[in-house]
Amino acid sequence: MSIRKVKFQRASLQLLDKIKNILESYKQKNIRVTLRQLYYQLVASGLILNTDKQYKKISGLLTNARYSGIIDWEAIEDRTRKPNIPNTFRDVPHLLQVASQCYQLNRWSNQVYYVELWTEKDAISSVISPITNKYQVSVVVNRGYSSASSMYESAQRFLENSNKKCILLYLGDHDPSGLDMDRDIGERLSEFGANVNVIRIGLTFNQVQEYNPPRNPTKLKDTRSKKYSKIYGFNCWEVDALKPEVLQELIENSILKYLDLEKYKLVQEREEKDLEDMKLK
DNA sequence: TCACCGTAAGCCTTCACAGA
DNA sequence: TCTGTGAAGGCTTACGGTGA
Repeated sequence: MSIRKVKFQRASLQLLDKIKNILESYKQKNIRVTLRQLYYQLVASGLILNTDKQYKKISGLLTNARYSGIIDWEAIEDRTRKPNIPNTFRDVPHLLQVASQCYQLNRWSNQVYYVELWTEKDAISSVISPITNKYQVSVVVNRGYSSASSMYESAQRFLENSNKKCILLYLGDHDPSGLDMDRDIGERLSEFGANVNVIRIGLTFNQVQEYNPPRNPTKLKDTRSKKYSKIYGFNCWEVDALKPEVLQELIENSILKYLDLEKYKLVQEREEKDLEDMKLK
C-alpha cells in the first residue's frame, strides 16, 4: 500500500532489491527485524560500509520504502516505542480462553540451575526470543550498561532462586565497553548479595575468528579503548552482525548445558494434563 | 526545478571513567 | 568530589546539496 509517492534513484532501487531478499529470509524464520539488525546484515553481506553515514542513509531509505509500499510495514519493528494498551475481554468465556492459552507452570522448578539470558542489544531480542520462549528462559535487555533499578530488581530474582545455581548467559559486543559490561553486571549483582555466575557466550574473540563478522574501528574516545587495544588491536565487532541461525544455535546449546531435559518434560506433561482437566470442567 | 539525498542534531535514561 | 564525555537503543526532523 502506497501512502507517499517517492521517486527513488536507480542505486537505491537496486539496494532495496537486496534488502527485500534479506527481509524475506527473516520472514521465513518468523523473525521481525529492527532497522539496526537489518543494517548489520547489509554490512555483513558487504553491500554497504559500516559507518554512521550509511546507517542513516539506510534508515531514511527504509522509511521512504515503507511509505511508498516497496517494503512491507510488518517486516520491520521498532521495539522502543510500544503503546501501553489495557487488557480487555469480550466476556468471561473469552477471559477463560485467553487464560488457558497463557497457562504455564514453572518448568525450571525442579532444575538444579536457574538461568537467565542478558544482552546489551535490543536489536537481537527477536532472534533470541524464539529460543528463550522455547525453554522458558527470562531475557533482560540492558541497552548498554544496566540501570540501578534494573540491577536491584534482577538481584531480587536471583536471590529468590538462591537455592539453585544461578547462571547468567551474556551476549554483548566485542568492543571496549561491551567486554566490560559482563564484569560490571557480575560485580553489581554481588553488591546486592546475589551469587550469580556470569558467562559470556558471545561475542568472543574465538567467534570473531570463526565467523569473521564485519569489523569496526575501535572508538578511541571510549575510555576503555586503551586497555582493549593492547589486547585486541584497533578493531571491534558487533554481536548482532552474527547470522540469526548462528546466534540461535549458540543460545540453545548454552541453555541446554544447564537444563535437565527429562525433568523439564515432566513439568510440561503436568502442564498439558492441567489444561486437559480445565477443558473437561 | 523539484524531489530526493546526505548530514547533523536531537530525543531520553543510566552508568563508567578520566581529569580537574 | 565534581564535571564533562561517551556508550547503548531507533528513529525523526531540518536544512543544504545534488541528480534527474
